[in-house]
Amino acid sequence: MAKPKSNQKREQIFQAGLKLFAENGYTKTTIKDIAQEAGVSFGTVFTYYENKAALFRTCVTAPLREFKNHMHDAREEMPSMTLTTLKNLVKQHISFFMEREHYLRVIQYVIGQPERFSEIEALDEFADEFRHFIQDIMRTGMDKGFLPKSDPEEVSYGYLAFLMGMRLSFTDQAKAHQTSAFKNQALRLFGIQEVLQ
Amino acid sequence: MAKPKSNQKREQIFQAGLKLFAENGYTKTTIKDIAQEAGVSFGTVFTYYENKAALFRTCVTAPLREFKNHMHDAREEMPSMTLTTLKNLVKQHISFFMEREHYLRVIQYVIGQPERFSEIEALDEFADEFRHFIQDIMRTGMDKGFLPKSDPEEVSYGYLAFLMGMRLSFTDQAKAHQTSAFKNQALRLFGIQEVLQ
Amino acid sequence: MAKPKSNQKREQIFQAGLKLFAENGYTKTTIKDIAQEAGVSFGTVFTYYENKAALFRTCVTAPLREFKNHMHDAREEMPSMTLTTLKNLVKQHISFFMEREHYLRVIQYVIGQPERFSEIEALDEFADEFRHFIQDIMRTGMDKGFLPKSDPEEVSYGYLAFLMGMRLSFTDQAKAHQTSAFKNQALRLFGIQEVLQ
Amino acid sequence: MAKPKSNQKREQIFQAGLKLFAENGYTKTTIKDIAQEAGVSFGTVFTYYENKAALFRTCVTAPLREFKNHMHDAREEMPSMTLTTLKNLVKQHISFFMEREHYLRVIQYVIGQPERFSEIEALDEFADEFRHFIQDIMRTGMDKGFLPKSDPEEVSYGYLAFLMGMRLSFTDQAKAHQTSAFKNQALRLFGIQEVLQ
DNA sequence: AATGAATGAGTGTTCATTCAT
DNA sequence: AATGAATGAACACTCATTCAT
Repeated sequence: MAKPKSNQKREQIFQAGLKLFAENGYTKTTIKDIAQEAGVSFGTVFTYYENKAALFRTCVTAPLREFKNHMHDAREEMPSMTLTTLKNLVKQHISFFMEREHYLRVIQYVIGQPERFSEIEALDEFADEFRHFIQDIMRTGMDKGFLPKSDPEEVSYGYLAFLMGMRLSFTDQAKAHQTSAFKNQALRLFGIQEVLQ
Repeated sequence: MAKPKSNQKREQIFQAGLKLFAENGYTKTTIKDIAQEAGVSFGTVFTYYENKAALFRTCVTAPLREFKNHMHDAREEMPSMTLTTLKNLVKQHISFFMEREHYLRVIQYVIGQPERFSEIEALDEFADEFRHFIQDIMRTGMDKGFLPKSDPEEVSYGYLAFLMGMRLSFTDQAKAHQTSAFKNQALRLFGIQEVLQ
Repeated sequence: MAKPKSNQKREQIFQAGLKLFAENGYTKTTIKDIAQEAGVSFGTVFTYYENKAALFRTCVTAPLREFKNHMHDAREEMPSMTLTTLKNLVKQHISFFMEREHYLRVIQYVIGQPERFSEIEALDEFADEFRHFIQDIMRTGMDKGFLPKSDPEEVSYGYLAFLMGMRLSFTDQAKAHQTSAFKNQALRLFGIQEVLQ
Repeated sequence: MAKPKSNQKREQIFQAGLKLFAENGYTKTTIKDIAQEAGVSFGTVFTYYENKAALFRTCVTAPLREFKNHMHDAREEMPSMTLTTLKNLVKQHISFFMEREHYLRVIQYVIGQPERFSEIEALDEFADEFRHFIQDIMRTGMDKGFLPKSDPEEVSYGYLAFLMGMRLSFTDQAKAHQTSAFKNQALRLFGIQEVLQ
């Protein structure tokens, strides 16, 4: 089954799935719920996605592309990286992880049940790529002298852990915009101490 | 719930529930699975827990007590805290979060679906208590001079985020014992730079 | 409930429910049994009725409408009532109560367990309406002189009791067609003595 | 299993069963409920009654003995029967049927589901005996001249129908004591017209 | 392409019964 | 005699999937 059909409905269903899988997990989310949220009829979901598992797979893997593009772009500009560039990068990461709430939840849902979902493989591969990306940044920063000596692997693990954990360290929406607080902490992981006034 | 019954079976069922809820989530885990894992018959699960939700609630909230005890003990010894004590504390935290894999997964599962599970309240309260605990440590350390000036609230959020995220930053068991790498990163969040040889 | 769906299946399920609830009571009757009796699949029952209780409610209350129509029609012709008309009416009532065996059983089942089934309210209301109907007939008959003086309320209670009890006063089908015997007795409740040859 | 055991507990369980079977039917009534109502422990019910069905059978059949004794006694005094004696008898019957609410409900429950409960046989036999009893009274009364000519079989059917139906002709407890109204109606079935003042 | 009625496997839960204490 | 923990068959109900329209 090719996918000429309406790309708009396809997207509506995707967004509905992302939201509901994030909020209720895989099993609790029903096709009926997704159809309703997407504003399409029950059977239409099956017109665009072969089955529930296929829709879930799409929700988990499709958004990765965007972040991969980000890494690709950032790599190209790495030779001219400065401390300021790094700070901006960290800020971008934090914003990305804080804003894509639905997507991040789905990711963590899958990582939390690795034996259950085969999608874990795509996420593993992505995490690996991201850590290597960070390690390259670390080496660049240490070479250029704007980062203190650290073990790049340690930092890459710690930084990813931190990004993944941010959204789990509080639950009330009120705190959701404290990006700057997290930014200072993230920079410390790179060995950068902000000066307190 | 001071039922006479067999506390051993109660515990078996609890452990089975903890494991399976962690691995498969709430809905995917069936009572039949839990009974099998616990080595009891189907109906026996209902002899010890009113229903599936009650067993889940127990799995989420009961283990909190142990960590609350830890915080209580650590508070009593806070007046005599040194940098070494703090390092040990951090090491304990990392070990705790890395070793209680099943429990941590369940926690993150609930935090990831806060609208769905009312157990989130107990976790919110606990997170609050933990952050205050860290903030008090920060103040003590800054007073005594073995911690650099930082915003205690920022650090407490960052540190909890880091602990919560550790287990989500990799998925292969092989990496699960890199406690020391994480320890260095955690100390950086407190403003402590280890000297690299 | 103006669902499009197939009204034929809806009716099949209704009839199956009426029969089985009558024969086995509410709890003993299973949805599986009803589906089988109706010649539909298990899940289809739930396509037409929200749940077992809703189907039961329909079985108890829907048939009342027909008898209410009967009373409405009879009221319109009450001004021209004669002894012969009354005799015909009584005969109709007896036939109705003797022929709708399934329905009458369900009614009596509910009346026998009034605390258990909320449907009792609709039946209460109906019984009230029926007794008032009989009382109006009594008054008409006494005014016109073809009924002897009696307490209309007493008669209405006695007559309803008699109608309800007919089907309970024997159990073998053989006796089920003795309509005429019951008719004579019913007329006596109105104060009419048939002359024995 | 003989039944030396405690007759008091046996009776408590019997009464509890009678009440709950009457109120909720057979399937809805649980052994646990009965034990609770009887004030004994769960397992004790099985000490006195082999199983649920055996207890139910006892509830249905045991009380018949009392009414059979009544008929036996009344038969002995039949030769000296007068209109006044008959009126008293009718009054007794009405009182009996109105007062033994739990028992009557259970009876009607069984009669309503004759294919389901084998106890129906004992009830059939009893109804037969009762109708013959009434027929003998009719003949005595007609012989002695205090009853008008009627078909004894018709009257016996009608009278039993009336007695069985009384409790089904209203549902509110308020009306439960209108014994006298029913008495007048019952006498009409025997062909006796009370004179209205 | 879009729909939703039909299906039945699979779920949580109840409860009569057994039996060791 | 009295108890209640253990068991698993049986139930109401949900929901992914199919398919005729």
